[in-house]
Amino acid sequence: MAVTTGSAVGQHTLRETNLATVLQAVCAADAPPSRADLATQLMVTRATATRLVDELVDGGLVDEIDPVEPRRGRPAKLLLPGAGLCALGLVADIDRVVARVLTLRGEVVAEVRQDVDLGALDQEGGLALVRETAEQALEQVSVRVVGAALAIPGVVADGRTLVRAPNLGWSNLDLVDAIGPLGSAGHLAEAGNEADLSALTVLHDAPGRMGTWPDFLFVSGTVGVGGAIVSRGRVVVGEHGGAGEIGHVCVDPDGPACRCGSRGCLERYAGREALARAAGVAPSDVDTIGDRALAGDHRCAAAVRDLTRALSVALGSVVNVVGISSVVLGGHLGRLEPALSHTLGEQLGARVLGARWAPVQLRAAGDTPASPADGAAYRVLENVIRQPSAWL
Amino acid sequence: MAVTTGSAVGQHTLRETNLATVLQAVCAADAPPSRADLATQLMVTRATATRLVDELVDGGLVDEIDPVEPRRGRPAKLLLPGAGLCALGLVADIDRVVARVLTLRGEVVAEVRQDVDLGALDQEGGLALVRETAEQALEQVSVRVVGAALAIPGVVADGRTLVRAPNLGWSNLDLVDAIGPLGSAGHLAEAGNEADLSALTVLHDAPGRMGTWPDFLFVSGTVGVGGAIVSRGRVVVGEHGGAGEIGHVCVDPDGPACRCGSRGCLERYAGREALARAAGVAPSDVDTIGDRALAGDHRCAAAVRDLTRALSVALGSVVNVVGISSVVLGGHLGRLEPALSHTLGEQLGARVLGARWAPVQLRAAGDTPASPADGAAYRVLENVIRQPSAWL
DNA sequence: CTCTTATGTTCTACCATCAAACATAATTTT
DNA sequence: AAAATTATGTTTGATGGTAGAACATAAGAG
Repeated sequence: MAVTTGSAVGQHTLRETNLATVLQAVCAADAPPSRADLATQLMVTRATATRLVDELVDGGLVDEIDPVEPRRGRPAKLLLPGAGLCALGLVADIDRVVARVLTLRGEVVAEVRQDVDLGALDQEGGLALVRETAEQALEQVSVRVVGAALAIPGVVADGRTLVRAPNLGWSNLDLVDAIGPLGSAGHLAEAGNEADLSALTVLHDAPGRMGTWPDFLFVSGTVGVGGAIVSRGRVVVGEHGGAGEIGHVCVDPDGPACRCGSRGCLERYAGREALARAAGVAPSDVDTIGDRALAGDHRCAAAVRDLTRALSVALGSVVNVVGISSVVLGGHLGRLEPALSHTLGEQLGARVLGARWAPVQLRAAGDTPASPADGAAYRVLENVIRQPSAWL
Repeated sequence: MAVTTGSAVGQHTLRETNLATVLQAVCAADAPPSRADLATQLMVTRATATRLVDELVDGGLVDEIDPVEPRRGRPAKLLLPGAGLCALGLVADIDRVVARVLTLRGEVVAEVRQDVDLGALDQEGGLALVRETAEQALEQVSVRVVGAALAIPGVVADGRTLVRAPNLGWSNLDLVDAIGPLGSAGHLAEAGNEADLSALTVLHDAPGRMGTWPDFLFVSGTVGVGGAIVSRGRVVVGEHGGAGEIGHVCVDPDGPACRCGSRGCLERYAGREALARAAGVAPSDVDTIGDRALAGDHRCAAAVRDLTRALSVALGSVVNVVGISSVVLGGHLGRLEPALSHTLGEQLGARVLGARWAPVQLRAAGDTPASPADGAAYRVLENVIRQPSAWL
């Protein structure tokens, strides 16, 4: 299929673009800007800035507040992302269902968490639980809800079709239809991979405000090993939504068989079960392996060594291929980062082609069980920020 | 560094965008369109289409031709990409320097090729040879040259800084400054990695006209193994221009040492020298390994087996990570594709996570020694197509 | 030769931004 | 306390690009 050329644009597209630019600037700003600040930053006249801002304020996408510290000249009315506008983020993972409602400012206005073994429920029961959790969260909200998104530990294509979620036992499911309408949030605006959406919370400090690092690999240790590639501030999803499966990079072609059909996948070394077995601890105690190794537990020390080696082989290849030299560890891998960091950094330095010019940066993500839900909410709010005209 | 928000746009940006859209449509069209065709396709009035087209015709970016087959109604004047506008593409590889000049229609209007051992020359001598080759090609050209680009077997950052080119022995070099102005083409508009630019010739059928596959991995067997990732019609370059180094994906962590400092890189199995040694043939005869294996040469058959396995391990990981399931083989790997295809496809099917849902597609690129030069020219012409207003 | 048909052109209307003068609300100075 | 200063925000008309509709043009069809 040849790529169809987009349409030409008229003046209303111009206004839509500029509305988006203004809202982006308000969301991305470190300090609340005035109309005049926006005018200089965006290189338009104050007249135009006013016009655009007023439209956003009328629509509730931007709030006006009175200035705090006095300055010379007429006091500027400061602008903040609208607090009367929020989005619902959902996670359905093997051990929990979480619903969180975030405003355009990134403030949490509602949260419901259910700790359940979702793998034990059948598909219909699981979906019902997600719906129920979402409705409970929405009942706590009195402001305008612009939409909902769902994070799933599986491959999601086109932002709605769940191709497979091995741990949940779900597959071939149109999530938007399956979940159905959720009260004031309506149908799901999007469904996506858990790690991909979690990565959004690492990428952004708040909705529409990018953090310090626009490029990184996110590797999250959960039951398996999830991952995401973030390049130039965008999550790479690949052709069918399956990008970022760092858990199934081959560490050793003769290694142990993986449920994916291949052998020696990273997940067989860094997944929770595999890691616990190697270290001789219960799966729920994987976070303690680092401390135990330091305390002299030889089996844990060996497990950390093997884990480090497996990570360096897998991450080294990925860094070489995608040319991104920041790695963010999440989940139990993030919590083990202090124990891994030094040796892993050294080994990556040896395996990465450009390490001499661009050393590999290792960081731990401060992610929580609710991160994928926050990421899902971010995704919905991003839609608003990208096209505010649709919400006025 | 926080990502700075872009400027707002005025009406002249509107016109620039629409000029680009029209030129893109003309270049991408299967058959030369009329002004009316463009108007309907781009959803503007015929008045606007005319206005935009006229501007492009005046600037020489679009040519008008008389219709060939008679139809009912006033005959339409057909539009083609301007033939009076061309770009210079250059390659400096270990065994050759090639200069090619392509028009906006993709027609070759000049070519100069020098077969030399560029590795034997020092850096200054090599650069001089590139300049000389370029000037010779430009002398054959009588139409307007919009710029030049250079393909190099190495890592190029920011489109101009050569970080390292191990095979050439060049490093830490601002290529734009080092090459200097090239007659009517001026300074290099861009320098880039050879495989990345070669991939553009696979991606496009002609400048501005996308081929059938917007997503693929390009793996090219040369002295080493180059690669490129093409996602949604764009070559992924990564943080520092080093993306796509598929040659240094780890196939076996205990494999032979690689010059990159790691062990068991794909290049140690699929590079020309390594492959020739494994098969017991001269490096210049690697293309014959497939036939020899079929003819009963056991050493060649074993080499093909090992190569297939190494490729499946490396490509399997990459496909899992970047979520792209089309693989295009180039260089000697492309020429060996008939011998590899069947078994490699099978093994990839086992290693790739989503193979059941999106089977891996294997293809051979019809690339030639001049492909990187064509790709370089494409890159320059792409700039014109993306912002025609700069060339009017 | 006239009718039909589709292309390309001309004209006015609309609207978003620009430019510049104006109004406003504070601090600073007299 | 009143005037000057300063920066913000608003109003006004000008510019310019596209939309819409009528018009002109160049062929084939009858």
